[in-house]
Amino acid sequence: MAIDLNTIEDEEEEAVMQGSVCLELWHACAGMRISLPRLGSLVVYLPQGHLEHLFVGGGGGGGGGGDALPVFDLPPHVICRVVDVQLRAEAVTDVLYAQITVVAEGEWVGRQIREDGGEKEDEEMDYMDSKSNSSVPHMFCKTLTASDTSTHGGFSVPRRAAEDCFPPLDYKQQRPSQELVAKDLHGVEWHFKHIYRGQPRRHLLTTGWSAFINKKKLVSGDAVLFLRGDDGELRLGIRRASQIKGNNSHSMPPNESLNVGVGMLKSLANSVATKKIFHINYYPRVNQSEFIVSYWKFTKSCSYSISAGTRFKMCFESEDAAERRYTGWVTSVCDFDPGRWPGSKWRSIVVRWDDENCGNNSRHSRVSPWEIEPTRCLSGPHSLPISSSKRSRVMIPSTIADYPHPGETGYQNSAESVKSSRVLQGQEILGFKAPFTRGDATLPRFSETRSARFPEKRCIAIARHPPVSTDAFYKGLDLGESVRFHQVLQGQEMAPVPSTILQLPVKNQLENVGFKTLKSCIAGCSSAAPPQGYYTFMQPSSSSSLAQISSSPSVLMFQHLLHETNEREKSDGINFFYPLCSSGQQPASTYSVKKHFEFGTSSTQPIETNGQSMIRDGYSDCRLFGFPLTGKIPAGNGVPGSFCKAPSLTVTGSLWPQIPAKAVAHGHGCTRVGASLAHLFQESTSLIQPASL
Amino acid sequence: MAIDLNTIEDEEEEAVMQGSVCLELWHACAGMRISLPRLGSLVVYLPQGHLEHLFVGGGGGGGGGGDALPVFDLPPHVICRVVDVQLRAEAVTDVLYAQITVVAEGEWVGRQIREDGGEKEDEEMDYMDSKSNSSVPHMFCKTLTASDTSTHGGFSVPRRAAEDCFPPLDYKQQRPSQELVAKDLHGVEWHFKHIYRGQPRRHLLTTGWSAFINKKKLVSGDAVLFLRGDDGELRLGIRRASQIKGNNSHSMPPNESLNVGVGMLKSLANSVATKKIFHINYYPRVNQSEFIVSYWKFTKSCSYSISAGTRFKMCFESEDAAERRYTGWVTSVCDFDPGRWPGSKWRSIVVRWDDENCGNNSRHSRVSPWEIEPTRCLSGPHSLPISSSKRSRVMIPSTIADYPHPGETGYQNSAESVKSSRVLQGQEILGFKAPFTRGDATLPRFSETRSARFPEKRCIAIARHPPVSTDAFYKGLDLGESVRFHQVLQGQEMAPVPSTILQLPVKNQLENVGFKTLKSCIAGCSSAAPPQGYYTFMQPSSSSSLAQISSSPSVLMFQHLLHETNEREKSDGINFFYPLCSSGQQPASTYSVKKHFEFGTSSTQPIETNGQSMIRDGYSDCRLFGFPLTGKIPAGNGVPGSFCKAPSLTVTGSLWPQIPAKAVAHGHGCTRVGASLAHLFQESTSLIQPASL
DNA sequence: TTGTCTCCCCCCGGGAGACAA
DNA sequence: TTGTCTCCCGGGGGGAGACAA
Repeated sequence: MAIDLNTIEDEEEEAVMQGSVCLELWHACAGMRISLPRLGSLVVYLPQGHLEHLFVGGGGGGGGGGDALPVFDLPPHVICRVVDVQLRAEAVTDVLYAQITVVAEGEWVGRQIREDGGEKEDEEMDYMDSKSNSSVPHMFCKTLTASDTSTHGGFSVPRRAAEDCFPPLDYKQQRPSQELVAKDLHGVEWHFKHIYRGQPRRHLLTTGWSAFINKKKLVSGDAVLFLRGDDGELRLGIRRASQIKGNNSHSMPPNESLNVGVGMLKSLANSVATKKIFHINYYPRVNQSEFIVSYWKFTKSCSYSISAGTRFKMCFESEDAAERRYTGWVTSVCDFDPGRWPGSKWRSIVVRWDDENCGNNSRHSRVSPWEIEPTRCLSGPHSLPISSSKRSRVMIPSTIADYPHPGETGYQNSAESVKSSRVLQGQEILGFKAPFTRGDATLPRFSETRSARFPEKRCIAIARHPPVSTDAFYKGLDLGESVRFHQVLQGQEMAPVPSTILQLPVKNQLENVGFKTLKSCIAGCSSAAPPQGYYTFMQPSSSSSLAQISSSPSVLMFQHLLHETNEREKSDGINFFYPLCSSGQQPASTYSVKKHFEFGTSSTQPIETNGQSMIRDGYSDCRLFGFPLTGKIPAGNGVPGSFCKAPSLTVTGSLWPQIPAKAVAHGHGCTRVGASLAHLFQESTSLIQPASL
Repeated sequence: MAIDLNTIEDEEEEAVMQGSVCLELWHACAGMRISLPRLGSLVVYLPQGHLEHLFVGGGGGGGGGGDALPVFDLPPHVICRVVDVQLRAEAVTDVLYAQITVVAEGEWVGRQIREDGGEKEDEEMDYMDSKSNSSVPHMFCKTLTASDTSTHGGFSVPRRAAEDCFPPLDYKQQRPSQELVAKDLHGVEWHFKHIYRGQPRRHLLTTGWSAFINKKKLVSGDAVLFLRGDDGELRLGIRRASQIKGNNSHSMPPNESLNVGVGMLKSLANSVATKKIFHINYYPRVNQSEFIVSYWKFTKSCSYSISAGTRFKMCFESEDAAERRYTGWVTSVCDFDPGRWPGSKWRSIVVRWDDENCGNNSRHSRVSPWEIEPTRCLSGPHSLPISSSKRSRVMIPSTIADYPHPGETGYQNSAESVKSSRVLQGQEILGFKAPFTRGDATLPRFSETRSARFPEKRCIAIARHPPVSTDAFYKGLDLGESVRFHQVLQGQEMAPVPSTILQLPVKNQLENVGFKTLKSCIAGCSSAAPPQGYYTFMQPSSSSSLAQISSSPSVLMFQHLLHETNEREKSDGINFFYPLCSSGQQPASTYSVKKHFEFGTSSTQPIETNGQSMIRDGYSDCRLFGFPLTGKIPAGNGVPGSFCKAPSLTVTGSLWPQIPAKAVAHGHGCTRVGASLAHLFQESTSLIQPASL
């Protein structure tokens, strides 16, 4: 398996300084790798694989933008600009994907495409103004229980979720009920009877729920997400556990490789010649270990860290699904194919294995930097046993302690004037076995029908609207600057594996917030720690690790997409989505990724947290921007502006009904991310007490 | 829509003489067109479309087999050899497709690939010997009624079908029943309770049937096929009406274009360089009017018939699904793109339309020969109204009379020593409204839930096992030669539209036996008449044209594939499948395609028919090799070797239980093709009387 | 607060003959 | 001969509170 490597050097560095980001197409034997660009420009690299030989007579890098090149006679890389990224959902499976609209760079054509003609800065302002009054969406996500998917009875709605997202019921009635209508990602309406009954009373969806479960083929472990939009309309999304588990029956769309294959290249060539936009459909395969998503900065740092003599380890998945790890050292980093592709910046890493036997059919002397993990820098945590999925809760504080607490890094005390119109962040830490968790013998039967896999650790970041100027974007990443980073949706699920923390230049923080798949997570190759300001959520295990995966990437995609579903036509902005890759090649002891958010435009209230323990007595705990959301509220419970504090975060009120000011992360699969933010900082009518658990 | 045309000239003619057949890749705007090769060599043409620009710096034809060409730097055409064609079924949908194994030509690698090392002629003999004792399969196909797919009750098995295909019941019991186990194309076993009950008694499948219907998502109008294999095992196939109707939810496999796209080209290039085989998955889209399948001879005759000044007509499908026909004349036939593709043999047909309005967006001045129909040669039948689906039965004899009856052509009296190991042929003539047909008002309700479309006329031929040397293949098509054409499965469904009969050189007969889609059939552009030896089957209409489509292509594919399902491992031969395109470009008054069959190896009994009327008194009639299969048997009913005769056909007995010698074509959707052949020529125990209808 | 269980009871659908085409 | 209808009846599942985590 000869895999190549593109070391990105000065030219791309310059491009980045201009706001360009690269899109890599990586056709390796094991699968395709692609990194998604952020909004702005991108560079398309065409490495070995299906696409390599499309460069017939290729060679010189860089130039040749607008002249009448023979189609497909592309230079080794083409600077492109991403002018739109739309989140979409497949009709049959509801599988989410991003449609990326790209135009080959030559001159900045963003204005033509966007057609509104306004001055860029003004547009952003317009967007902000028009959106600043819109509220934080009210939403919740719940992992379906065995009862939820049972044929007997309906869906048990978490109380806070129902009160937040559903129209209020007339509780004076004996059995208050109403009909809910929720649209899914395709605009299909689903009707549910929402009833408040039972002893004790609880919110249930009965009539219609079974049909929904059956039509969507949902099973326990899957998740549903309800979102009340700005217009009061209810929207509905699903996420299948199979998408996460690596069962590709749902997650492997048929046309993926086609879209990123020759079709894209042809379009790219056409775009080079005609300056027309073209589309790339990107399916984030969160579950496939061979699929790695990253930013170019990661590639860069990766290649920087690998040179001749570097020792590394590499994990393989064998047929019996067991993981094997082999070690070796890099003998050289050389041109991939100077004869055939003289202009390429892709490099091959030639290695020698310590174990001669590992050099058999499955492994050769050339590897990908994505596959190997330099071991010089790796220390203790990596030698921990993999089978640490069931940990005592004492592990948790220590894990959490690895996260940078607000104030511990040098970046929190900057005076960012944050003006985020929306901040939605979620993080789950999974796999902890809480004391009250029942044993395996009492597992819900539906959970048992699915094979539990090792919990994944995933990170994802979603940003959208409006098109951010790249300068502003990078400025926003710098400290002490006014941020115009309008919307960030972030979620994280974390398995209790030792973390390899990133240490990267401040300027590149965002790019390094990463996503990595189960394989590398379990192997301890890397870890993505929650950046400051993340909404952290822990979920006690009910012993099946699978059942606890409830929110994070897809949830956030849902949220974003649900919100967008009916607004696509009127929206003139640009959506932006990318799963990120957390680097395992740059282990370090501190986590330095940092985010700035705008959250509305009116009043600003700094919020701080002292980073106190998030787990007490085995119950789940929630954090928003480092602030514990469940358990005792430190101060001013329910009193606006005083009950919590997090550094450098400004939040304004929403136009939505005021609901108690406590973000909720229910311990059994129900997550409310983002939507709770507005409540958190609102005056509370105190329907909700601090958790007595 | 500029479409190009490849005129195939001397070089290809030579190739054909050597046994080469071309595979065309035709990327037009409307869709992809591909002609499947017969076993032997093929030529890959790479016309305009997605693949066009892969020929960067292309040019010279022919050469360059083994040298280190840059991959994808292929010449305009590459001679390849088809070394295997396997029929397969998709796991989810049961959609049938053919996996074609191809190797770039250089030297004949068939032996290497087949690995058995035996001498070719010997292999054929071995195959014949091993298969000659195998019997004709017992099978039936039934279009599901509303009752069959109802939730109340099971599947009503036609009596003859049950007796033919299912193990006999103990009729002495009150309610004779047994459990049937049938394997589908994937080897999955389906269990059914087969019971003989009711007043009057009838065969039913009850328990298990509903599960089958639900799992396969079958609806009324779909068809099921049961086949009792040589080993007594029951096999089971389905064909969805949606596949025929053009509803591509089932019939459009996701990876089709991918397989015929760049992936194939890459494999092809690789094959050129390495002599390795590669696969093409071909999905015969019998339903899509834009998808045309043909042999190169068709292309050739087509291009031969089109020159500047040629008048033609062209049918369009408009948005309202109505067909519009426009006429025009060819102004020139020119090179497609001599600048960019100097070596190409593809040509463009430039036309001028009679109706200026028809030159709007949908039609341009360049057309495909596939789309147009020269009108100079077209006479009477084409001017008949299209809406002739409901004809009185008096039309039928006249239509049949157009077919060459045995003895009417000069080819039947040759002394072929036919040694076919299997002959399975089916033909349906649809759309006749028999006198007893009930009116629309009494249509089954489930039939009404599907929109009836105009009946299709389709022709299909399936040949398999063993690999026939191309020389022998063509010899077999010549008269007076000993035939080694071992197995032919053929079926035809014919709409009662006037036939345009082919007149082609004898040598090219088989290539011209064709398949054409609904569009061209209805338009009267072409017709495939049954060659001598076809099993002809007519089905009285029950007024809904859709409901009558029951067998033909898919049935025969089923039959073939069902038979193969469990024998794939032990089979060392080569399967061969192709839907054929009947030419409309070469109208003529006689039909000269002829087939020779072997049918067992032991005793030979010439069978003849006088081609008498196949329709009497409005009842359906069946023909096998021109011999009427239903109604009164002309002579020696049930007496072996004497009751019928057809020239040049040799049939041996089967090892299967002797069942009455009357092939049955039930009037309401149940068809027995091929399987009845054995019975037809067997001594009968006369459980079954000639139809009294 | 909510997951699971059990109970009730309706209705869907499997399975049968009746009847007619 | 077989497609459809109707009838019977049992099981599955929707919908409810009980109960406990």
